[in-house]
Amino acid sequence: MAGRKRKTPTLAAAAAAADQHNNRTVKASPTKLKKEEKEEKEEEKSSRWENPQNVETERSHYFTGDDLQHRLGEEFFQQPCVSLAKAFLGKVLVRRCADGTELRGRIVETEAYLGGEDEASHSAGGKRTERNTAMFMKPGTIYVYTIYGIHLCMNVSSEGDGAAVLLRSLEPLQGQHVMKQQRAARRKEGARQLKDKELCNGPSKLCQALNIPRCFDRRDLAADPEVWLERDQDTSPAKPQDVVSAPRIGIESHGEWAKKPWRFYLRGHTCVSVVNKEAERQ
DNA sequence: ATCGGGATTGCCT
DNA sequence: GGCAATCCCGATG
Repeated sequence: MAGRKRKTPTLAAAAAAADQHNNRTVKASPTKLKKEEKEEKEEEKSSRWENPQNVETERSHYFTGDDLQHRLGEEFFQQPCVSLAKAFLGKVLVRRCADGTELRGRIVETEAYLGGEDEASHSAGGKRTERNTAMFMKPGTIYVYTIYGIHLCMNVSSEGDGAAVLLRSLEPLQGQHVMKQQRAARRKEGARQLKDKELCNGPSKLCQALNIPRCFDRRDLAADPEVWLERDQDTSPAKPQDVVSAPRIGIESHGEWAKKPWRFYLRGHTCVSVVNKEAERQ
């Protein structure tokens, strides 16, 4: 990998300013863009293509210092499935919405699904289908599939043929207001307000909250402009002793493979979907 | 063309 | 803690 662009220290301030701007944008206009505004944006876009100066201006606005410094590149995803599942803990998933709003959540729970022998995996027996193709693509490829005909789950392919990591829970860090809206849209009218910790505490909940659509399937998490992964800026990486390993959830019908301790979560974190006391004693 | 199962969620008791 | 919702996908004929 030839050197990635490094940001200069002065960009940190710009990044903070951009974040501020985004937060205000969220509060002022959380709803979708009106047709007029959309057209305006399109116009902006075309002039940008024709005018190189605008490209630079746009760059400093769109690609904030944060992105350049913290976005995790393809090297990060090049590790075995179980290892990647643990490495994801503490990292921050970022979703850049169409209106520029950025939603952030810290990953606190994952599951590893190996290819080949793992009977609980969609890629069991090395079987490739239209649905699971992303599991066989290069590490860092997003695999989104529909479950129970209703919900979506987001995975990221790892090293190893057909292997991928399921993202199960996030701690909401930024854009909670938007997350709340997007989650509430699918619930009964008049249902109580969700607490922050309930916004992303499940694999399909996080897809709803961050608006991860089915069409993100097969995209590259290391390069996509609308979704990426960052190092956490505020806290140190999870120490191994803070990680609980437990059997994966919802795969009881798969015998021995259901017992493999390939679910990983941050011990004591309130955003974990299901706590396994038995596993925590060990 | 049809059939059975599913890496979940939310409401209800 | 039980269970309905809801329908896509993959396997089979």
